[in-house]
Amino acid sequence: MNEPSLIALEPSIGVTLTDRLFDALQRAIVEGEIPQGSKISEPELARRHGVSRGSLRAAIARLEACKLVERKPNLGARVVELSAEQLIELFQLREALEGMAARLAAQAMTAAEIDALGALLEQHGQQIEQEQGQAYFQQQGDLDFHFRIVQGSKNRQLIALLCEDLYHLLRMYRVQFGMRSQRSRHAFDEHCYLLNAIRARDPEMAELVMRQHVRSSRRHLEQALA
Amino acid sequence: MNEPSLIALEPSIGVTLTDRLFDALQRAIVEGEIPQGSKISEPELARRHGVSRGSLRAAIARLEACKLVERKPNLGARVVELSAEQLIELFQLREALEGMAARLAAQAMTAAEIDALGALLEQHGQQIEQEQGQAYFQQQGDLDFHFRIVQGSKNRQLIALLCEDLYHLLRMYRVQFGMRSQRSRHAFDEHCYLLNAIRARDPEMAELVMRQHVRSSRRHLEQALA
DNA sequence: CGCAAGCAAAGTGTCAACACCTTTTCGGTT
DNA sequence: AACCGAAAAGGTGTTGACACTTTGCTTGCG
Repeated sequence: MNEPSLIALEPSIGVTLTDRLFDALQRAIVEGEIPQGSKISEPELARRHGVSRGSLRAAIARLEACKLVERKPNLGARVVELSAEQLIELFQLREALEGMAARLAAQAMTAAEIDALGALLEQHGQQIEQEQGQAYFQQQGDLDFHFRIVQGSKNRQLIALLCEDLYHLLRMYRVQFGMRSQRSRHAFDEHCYLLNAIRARDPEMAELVMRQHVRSSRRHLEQALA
Repeated sequence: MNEPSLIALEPSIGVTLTDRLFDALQRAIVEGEIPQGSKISEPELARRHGVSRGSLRAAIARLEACKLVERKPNLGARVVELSAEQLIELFQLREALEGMAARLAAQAMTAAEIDALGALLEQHGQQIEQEQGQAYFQQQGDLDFHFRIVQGSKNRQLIALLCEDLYHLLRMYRVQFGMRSQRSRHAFDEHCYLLNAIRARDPEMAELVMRQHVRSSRRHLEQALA
């Protein structure tokens, strides 16, 4: 996205069949098209997607790595069950990880990245002002914002963890639990505080704000689920 | 381990061929038997282990999930490269995650678990006193200790993350970088501080001590690698 | 002599078939 | 009629073979 597209990119960005299968299944699971806890029949899925079982199994293995499905030997794979308890645990984890991301981002983000983040936030502000595109865009916007903070940390271990593994699991929870968050205005303000902390290059403040932000989401959830 | 063994355990704990392959390869990579950055030839490995390529590919997929190998489409899989930079990043991550684990463990560990942890530490103390079994046992002991803290957090997301994914990667770094830590005495003292904080049920103190502990390891590393 | 195009070898991605395990159903027994 | 055991059906684990991509080498041309 940032790099000029002329500079030698990875040789042969071959998109394999397993890749497409993985994307399709991931989307289907996140959207709830394949319901929670349901068993995944390899022959049936393979037939419905018109592929062999081998490719499908490879895709399922990746889903297992994202914790979207659980497989038991000789019993097959089931879509993960979403207990409210585990959702809370996931948010606890986010608090620690994204707090760390914010702290590092305050040190490592480039001026250009910070400006781009500011532009994104301004756009979000307008959308909220107009009270339109509420549900989907605001949620997607929230994810985008957090996504950029994580990228800004420049810690590859952390980026891989949050953006490749836990990201989809979080999206699944969001979609399936409804989460028509009435606190988007609140969240937007907190995002602005965080941007200010990053602009000021204040790591401690950035971590504090981010942790508080995630904790607010969690508390809001705990009430909604209780 | 804790549950009475009569209560219905999982039906059929079948150990599949892929499981054994995964374990063998994981060990080989962690021990450095298969060197860093080396390409993994599927036909050769399949032949050497006397299995089909299909099973091998499944095992490699799991290794990829642990971040022990990286695979690129049509180019094959390579054992991950261990840069000093990424090692530092991994320790930054550990600081956040294990700090969180310690905080939660101070709240959630049972009295029995805390006692067992104390017994383990006492044993470590004797080993250090006798200055015997230095290298291997002390490293293994350190991992065991951290392992139990993580388990004690009772946060399943965190446990899965640290004990199933990042654990082996950390072991790999330890083994391959030598890490004949001369600070075992230091580490032991810090473990004792942490145990005390947990005994006192003081979450904040526990997190502080753990973060400091991991940070010390990191600083020690940064000096050794500079 | 150097370089590009093309060819051969090796390797990965994909597929269909076989073997073993699990579950269900059917028949026999108490 | 209910329960136990065995056979059949469905599903997963594993295998070997085929198709396409990449790589290294050879060959022909500048």
